Amino acid sequence: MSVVINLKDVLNAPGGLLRSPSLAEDAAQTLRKMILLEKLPPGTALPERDLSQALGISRTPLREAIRLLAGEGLVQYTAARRPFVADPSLEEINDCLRIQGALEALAGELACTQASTQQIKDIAQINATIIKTQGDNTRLHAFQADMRFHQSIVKAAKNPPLAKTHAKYNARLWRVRFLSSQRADGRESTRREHHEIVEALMARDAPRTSHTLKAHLITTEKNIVLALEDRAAITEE
Amino acid sequence: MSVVINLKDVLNAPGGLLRSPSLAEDAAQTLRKMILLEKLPPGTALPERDLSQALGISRTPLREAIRLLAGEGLVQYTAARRPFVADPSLEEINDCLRIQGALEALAGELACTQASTQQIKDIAQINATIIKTQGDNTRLHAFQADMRFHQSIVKAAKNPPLAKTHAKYNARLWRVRFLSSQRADGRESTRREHHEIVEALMARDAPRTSHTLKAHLITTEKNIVLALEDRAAITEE
DNA sequence: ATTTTAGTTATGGCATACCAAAATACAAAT
DNA sequence: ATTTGTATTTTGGTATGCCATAACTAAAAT
Repeated sequence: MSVVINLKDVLNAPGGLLRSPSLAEDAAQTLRKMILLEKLPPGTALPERDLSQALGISRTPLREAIRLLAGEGLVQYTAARRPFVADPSLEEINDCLRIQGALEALAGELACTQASTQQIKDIAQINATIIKTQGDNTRLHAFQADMRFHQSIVKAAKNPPLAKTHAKYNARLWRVRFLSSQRADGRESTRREHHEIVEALMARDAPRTSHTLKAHLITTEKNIVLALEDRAAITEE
Repeated sequence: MSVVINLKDVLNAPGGLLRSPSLAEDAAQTLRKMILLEKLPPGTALPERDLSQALGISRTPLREAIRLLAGEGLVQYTAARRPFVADPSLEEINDCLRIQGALEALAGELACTQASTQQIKDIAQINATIIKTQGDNTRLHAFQADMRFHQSIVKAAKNPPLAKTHAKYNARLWRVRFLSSQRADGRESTRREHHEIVEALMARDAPRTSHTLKAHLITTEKNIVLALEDRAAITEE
């Protein structure tokens, strides 16, 4: 008896090319964007009926979408189980950044032994692109490149559960990280730290990679604090 | 205007004392146990209709329970979205243990600055109980005490998202950790490492606490490998 | 003016029915 | 005997309706 791999299984796999996502997954993605772009600001109630009607689906898949977002920490529930858009305190954001730092440090460490030469080249390449693009007026692209940079490191660690947990915290922190990326101040230190990370990776120096990544997340934390203070100042004007 | 805290909100809070869990949460807990005790062995299909009927509930909450377990990694889906009990490879287990190690190392580090004196005392107390109980024939209790030991450290870090993610990986690793705890061999090193962890915590020495916790998880990894080899040997007889 | 309370509405939890797609069983063909 | 084709069954995805309870409103009592 031979082990037969079904073609459909490959194409329909979670990341497969064809495969229509379920309505729940679609809705989750839609809501995720709306939350992150603050179309649904923190604290907004998310009643199932209204939302499902707004999205043109029934309550069942909408409920599921909400649960997905709750799993990511983007949605929370009141004591009476009413879902609302999470409104993380600065403290909670820092808590998450600490975790993300530890996860990326581990990823960097693992990548030093697990990554292929090609993967490290790719990481360096992504960073080079970031530097080249830094003058563009489309900050969104620069931000997305930054996300790809970190993701590619995690991917190179070849630890799928790690990649998944990291992705969850990314989703949770997307909004504040985007905010902080708008600040020009932090850009220079980001550039320098990215360079250090790539250097450490190419040297396959696990402790150094781990350390630089952790340090980088702390810098991110500082930038986020500054960005939120700016924002608070603007809001209360 | 005063900030009024509703009594019901307190009692019904996620960890509140009264509060009847939903059928979905109940079912998730039931299934979790069944999976971990291998009443539902790895690879078992989990058809919604059969399961919901077996548990005396309808498909809706059962579906939700399955999703919860999938979020923990205890359940996976085929390409055709059929859920089944996850059957983690040794590699995947190691991946998860690495993550758990990084999470606990971070927790220990944070606990050194965040934990109250009382909390550290409690941790030492739990460890003392483990040592006292080690002769008992009820291995399950010893195991649960070990879980409490690690959980109390994470709790002392005062980082709720960290506690949550840690708890998820605990659930995912429960089965193999229980298996490995049955092995008498590892018990001596466990005892010694626990002692070192407590010492480091009481000294509030963050690097040392972090290091000993990481080392402890590596020991756990070794024990699990041995336990799985034993088990494989028994199975093929 | 404030608090109580009775009635009404809104909301989430759950059960159920239907559908399309996948899996399965089985007959026919090679 | 193996493969192909077809009918049947099984299964997850979705829509919908009902119910208990929480939230809300407004009238009544203090």
